[in-house]
Formats: sequence, structure tokens, C-alpha cells
Amino acid sequence: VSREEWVASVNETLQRAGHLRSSPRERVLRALAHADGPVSAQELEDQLRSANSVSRATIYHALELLDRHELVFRLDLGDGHARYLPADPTQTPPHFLLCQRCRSLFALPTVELDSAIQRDALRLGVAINPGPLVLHGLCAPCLAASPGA
Amino acid sequence: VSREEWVASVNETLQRAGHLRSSPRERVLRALAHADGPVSAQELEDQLRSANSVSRATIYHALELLDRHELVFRLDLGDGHARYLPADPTQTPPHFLLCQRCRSLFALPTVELDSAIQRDALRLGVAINPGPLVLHGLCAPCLAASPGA
DNA sequence: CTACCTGCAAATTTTTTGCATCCGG
DNA sequence: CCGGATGCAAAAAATTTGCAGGTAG
Repeated sequence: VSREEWVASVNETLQRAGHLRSSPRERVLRALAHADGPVSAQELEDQLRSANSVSRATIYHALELLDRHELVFRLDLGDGHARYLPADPTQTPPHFLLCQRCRSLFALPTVELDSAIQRDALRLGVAINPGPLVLHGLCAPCLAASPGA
Repeated sequence: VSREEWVASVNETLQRAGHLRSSPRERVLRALAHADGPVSAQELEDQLRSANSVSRATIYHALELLDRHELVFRLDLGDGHARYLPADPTQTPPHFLLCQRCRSLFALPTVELDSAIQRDALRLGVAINPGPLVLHGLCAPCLAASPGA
């Protein structure tokens, strides 16, 4: 699903749930959709406040609404800023690596992880939603530069 | 490693790093060690403030010190309360399931997850620290009670 | 018209910090 | 004695909320 398609499908879902459309929320959606990776409420505010005046409260309202409808994923990097990621129902989201040395965030094209989770879930008799995980470690550059610990 | 052994080894590590021992921090350590699962700073404060007067600042100081020395794991459940878990260097920590329905937290005795992570890490050329993950889904009771979605 | 939505500002909540003082080794 | 450690209170940071209008349908 393209970014614009995501925006469209979110609007549709919200509409079906009895929510009105509005220009401010539309701007939040677009900013989320076109962000390069997970964005925080603050980043959205900085961007939208200058661009076309969307208030903080509206941004938090919109994010909460999206989260409640499972239209976004919320990531916690442990720095006190929740990050949001558009949730595309047609595919499982990527996981992320938070480098403990350079503090950068990388999408991780994992292969084995999700299926292992599902096998464990099945064995344990629980359901685990595919959702982005934040793994801690060292990114490739920092790993190469590190004292081969 | 038993809870008391963990307290002892933490004290040793900190001492080696040039930190003094003190009774307030000792109480924080004990509270952490004997907690039944991950605890938040606030829970520690509630418990320690009444019990024997340990100030908020001291608790946060202690937790930060422990985290910096990787003697605890910090979990983010997305509710704004960071939780802390004693880190036992002799074994990989458990993962947790946060039930989306009843909001309870369960330790997950996973079997496949960690090795899958390590295989993915190897393939991707990064290092991933074994650390507790917070998975979202439905716990066994809630799954049984749910509309078999 | 009737929800729902917006935006401001103020309140809440969680965590951090400055600083004077205390204490372990 | 000295380098931490403590605790208070105040600050900071992030998010939430009350409320008085606006607006989509």
C-alpha cells in the first residue's frame, strides 16, 4: 500500500467509525504517512505548527484516535518520546534496531523473527500481534568500529 | 542467581566502579530484587517512602546508575511508567506479553525467539543484545474468552 | 442541527536537576 | 578528609484535559 493509499484507507476507516474528516487531521495523516520512519508527536508538532498551524492538542487527539483504531503503531524508544508508524494491514511491519552506541534507529529486515514469535505464541497458547519491536544492540557501522566485544 | 546474590553482585560491581555503598540505595536494590516482575520508579517510591524514607531523587539516581551499568533492564510498556527488572548476567532475561485486553503483563517462556533474533542479527551484520522484549497480544485467558478472531 | 473537531491554555504526570548537607572508606 | 550520596524542593518535559467556539454532513 502506498503512502497515499494508507491515508485514504485511514480516512475510510475513521469515517465508517463515525468520525468526521477535517483538514488539520488530514495534515497529521499526511505528515505521518510521508515521514521517513517513526515520528514523535513533537516532531509532528514542529512540522505542522509552522507549516499550517495545527495545534498540539489536535495532534495528540489524532494520534490517540489512530492508535485506538490500530491504524498506527506506537514505538517506545525509552527516551520519553513515543514514536508513531503508519500501520499497513497488508503486511507485517519491520522491526527496529536501536543502536546503543550511536543512538540511531534502523529498520531491520528480519527473516526469522516473526515466524519464531508465532511458533512460540502457538506453543504457549497466546496470541501475539505482529508489531514492530525495538531491539537494542549495535548497528553495522558501530559493530565494525567496536572492540570486537 | 538468587535475588540476594544479585544484590551482592550489584554492590560489588558498583564498588569496583568507585561508588560508595549506602543504606538508601541498598533498599532500592532489595526492593527491585524482590519485586514480583518489572517495577516502576513510582512503585518503588510508594513502597520505599513509607517503609523507611527513601527520597524520589535517590530512587531515580539509583535506577539511572543501575541502568548505566547495565545491571537492570528498562522496559517500556507504553503507559508512561518505565519498569525495571534486575539483569542477571548468567542468563537471558524472559520476554513479556502485554495483554491488549486485560492489560496484564506475563513473562513468556519463549523457546524459539532468542535464537531467531541472533540468527537474523548475524545475517544482517549487527549485534543484538539479549534483552526483554514487550510483545503485544492476548494472554491465554483473554484469548480463550475472545471471539476466536 | 447535531455530533464531532479544533485550539488555546492550564493542569497533570513523570522524571530530572540544583544545591546544601551528610557519610563511607 | 574527599568524592560520592542523599533529600528537598523546584524545574523540566511530555502528554492530557476543560472549554468555548467552529464545521462537516
